[in-house]
Amino acid sequence: MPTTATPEKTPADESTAPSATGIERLQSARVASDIQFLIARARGRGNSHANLMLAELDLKVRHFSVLSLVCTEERPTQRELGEFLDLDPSQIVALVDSLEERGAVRRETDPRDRRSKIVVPTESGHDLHEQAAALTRESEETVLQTLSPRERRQLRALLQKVAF
Amino acid sequence: MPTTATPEKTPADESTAPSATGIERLQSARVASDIQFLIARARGRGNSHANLMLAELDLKVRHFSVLSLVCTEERPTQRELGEFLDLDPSQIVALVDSLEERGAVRRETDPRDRRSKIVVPTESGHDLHEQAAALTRESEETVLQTLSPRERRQLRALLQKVAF
DNA sequence: TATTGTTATACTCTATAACTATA
DNA sequence: TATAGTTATAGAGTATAACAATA
Repeated sequence: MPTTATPEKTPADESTAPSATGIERLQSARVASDIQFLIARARGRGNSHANLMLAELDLKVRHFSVLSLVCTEERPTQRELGEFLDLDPSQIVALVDSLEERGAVRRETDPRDRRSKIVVPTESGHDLHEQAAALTRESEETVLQTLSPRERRQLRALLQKVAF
Repeated sequence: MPTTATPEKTPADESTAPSATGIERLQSARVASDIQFLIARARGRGNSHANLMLAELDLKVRHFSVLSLVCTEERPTQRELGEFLDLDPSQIVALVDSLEERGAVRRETDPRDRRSKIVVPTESGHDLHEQAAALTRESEETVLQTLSPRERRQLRALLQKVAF
């Protein structure tokens, strides 16, 4: 998907050619300054880039998210994973299934409430998480390369206020 | 991490109760400070909220985006729409089809390149866009209510750097 | 030959409801 | 009765390839 590599384009005659890249011209649209739109576009680009990076580990971002939550000391239940990730229970089942099949996590019945399943990482799950975390860090670095470290901290702080 | 409106919570007995809402506990996960993750979560929430608002007009955000680009003076072709929205040509076809069926836009063959179709709004298309724009503004207001006006401007500026 | 739009198709993601086992 | 997880299924979103008309 060579969306990038826009080679220098001869400006041509402005009066006859309405061209430009097209991208620049359309910045005047109302939607182009719509924060929701910008968020959607940023997530699309970031998500596909991260998925591309994680493909090396046969993971997708959504699996990584689950793995990352599981690799804390918090011992989350499936319900809690779903709540945090804004995914419904059936989606969590599928994600945990695939992580369990490859031996990265296992389900433990919560002794305090035998309906709940706590998802815990295996040793290789921890390893996998470390590798994946390195890749997503790298991906974030690429996607946010137009931002200074200070701007990234700002962005993170602002998004945290919006996301939760 | 004092994220947002986290109401004072009685810490309870740490040794027996691992509970809390679940959301707060899991903030310690690596993924919770991952900008990509925060963007994804913000877009999920915002997108569904905006879709809910736009349902009143029988529109979705993706249709609104197209309509908004078309309602500029730039007379974009389908290809340009796809480029700007990061959607592939076949998706644009479907979106323009549905907008055309309801009489909001029509296709004009570009006289300079008869392969291209310029998508232009009808009068009722302009009306629809105005109504939809008001709703998305309202939606943005709701979703970003935890941010001050200054923070919103910051967020917009940062996202514009990332999104394009 | 290459590109724009179109159609067809398949695959992923998302949403919903019904079922089970516990509470 | 209500809740956590599971299963099944359908719908929306996304990606790809082949084709017609035009360049």
